[in-house]
Amino acid sequence: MSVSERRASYRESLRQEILDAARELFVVEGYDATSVRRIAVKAGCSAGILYHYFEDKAAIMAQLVRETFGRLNSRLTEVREDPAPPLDRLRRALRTYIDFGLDHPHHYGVLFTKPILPDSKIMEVFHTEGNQCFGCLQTLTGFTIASGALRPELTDAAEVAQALWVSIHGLVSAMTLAKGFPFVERSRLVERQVDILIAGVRR
Amino acid sequence: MSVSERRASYRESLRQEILDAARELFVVEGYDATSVRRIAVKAGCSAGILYHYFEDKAAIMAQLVRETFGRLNSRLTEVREDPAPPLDRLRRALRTYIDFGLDHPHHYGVLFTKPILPDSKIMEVFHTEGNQCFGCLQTLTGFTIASGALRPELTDAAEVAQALWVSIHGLVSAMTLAKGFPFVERSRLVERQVDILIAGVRR
DNA sequence: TTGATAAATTGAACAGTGTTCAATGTCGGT
DNA sequence: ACCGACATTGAACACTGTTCAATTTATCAA
Repeated sequence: MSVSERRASYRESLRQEILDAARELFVVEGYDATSVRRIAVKAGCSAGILYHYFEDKAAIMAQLVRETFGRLNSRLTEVREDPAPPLDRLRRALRTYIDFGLDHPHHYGVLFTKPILPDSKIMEVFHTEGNQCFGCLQTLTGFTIASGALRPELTDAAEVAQALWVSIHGLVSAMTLAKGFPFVERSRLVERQVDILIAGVRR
Repeated sequence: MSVSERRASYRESLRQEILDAARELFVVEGYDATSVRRIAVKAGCSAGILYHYFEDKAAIMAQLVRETFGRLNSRLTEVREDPAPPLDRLRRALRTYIDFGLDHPHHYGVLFTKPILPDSKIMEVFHTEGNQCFGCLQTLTGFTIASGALRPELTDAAEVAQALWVSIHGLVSAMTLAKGFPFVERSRLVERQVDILIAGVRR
């Protein structure tokens, strides 16, 4: 291992420790409740050095969100390319999206539970990974329409995909934001919503 | 007007100015991005005096949430008590909820601009006013189930009402927060979602 | 090994946050 | 005119994200 490689590898390792520390704190305490000083303590360094590896606190979160949404995108892409009836794939895509959002509430939350400022780093992630994810749903909806499995009046894939997406987004948003609300058991609510949505679009 | 009345009225007017300033700032900038000092500047007073009218910053938010739930609740109650077939009332209640949220993004947005933690003041409001609001939807769902208009496997009013509520909440949340997203025309999306949801539950 | 050079890291500082509180201002009632 | 109760202020406290000169550490050439 050359000198510059070792130096680069060391830099990467501290960068990764910062990301790991931040991820754990963000998930447990939430973004706003996590200070950069506590991230630094957990990562074993001073607070100032974070700004040598990341532009600011939001950039740390943006990187975590980017990684996480990349994983969601690959899962949705898998479902989209699966050899199965389009309607079944659409149903599985809805479940996949919901489960992912509920399993990563803080990563999901920064994208949708705050007012998204036009020039923010989060907005940039939204336009890349986020739009890819929605694109999977819309493409899948188009497949299902083409297969003739939906009601004949449902002709606009964008319109139907958006109605489905805002619905499942609402489930993730509500369950992660209103933690004290007496929701019925998670898996039951997820199954029921997907059931209603699919029944609402199918022929 | 007596002296104590005038004094009380003045106190009320400043209290109201604080609430108005806070609501606008909370919705435009978000809860965390709004400082009590800027609320004070907008309300025309010093920051310290906010703590004479409210216990803390969260109490201001809680009061705004309380008012918002009250206004929405009275509209939903009207629909619930209407003499019309339950399924029609349920459909109208969904539209009423969505329209309220989209027509009053400031009032609705304040409900969900901050994670609602189980033991917070805002959660307490959720358990009182908020449950009344959701209770309208759930009661209406119960009426519709009793009328035999829904699919026979839909027997749990709470479960169905929650699936419907998170869906319409998602529409309001997405359209008000993700302003950069290329949504189809509002009325078309609203009608399409309500159409899918009703078609998904009806017999 | 030594010195020079560049990178990594620190700790103090700055402006901002929510919040508290003694001091001050502002009234009506006596 | 004075008192007492209320309204209001502005300074302070401990915290936040962020910056940056100073310092340590690591690398390579001589």
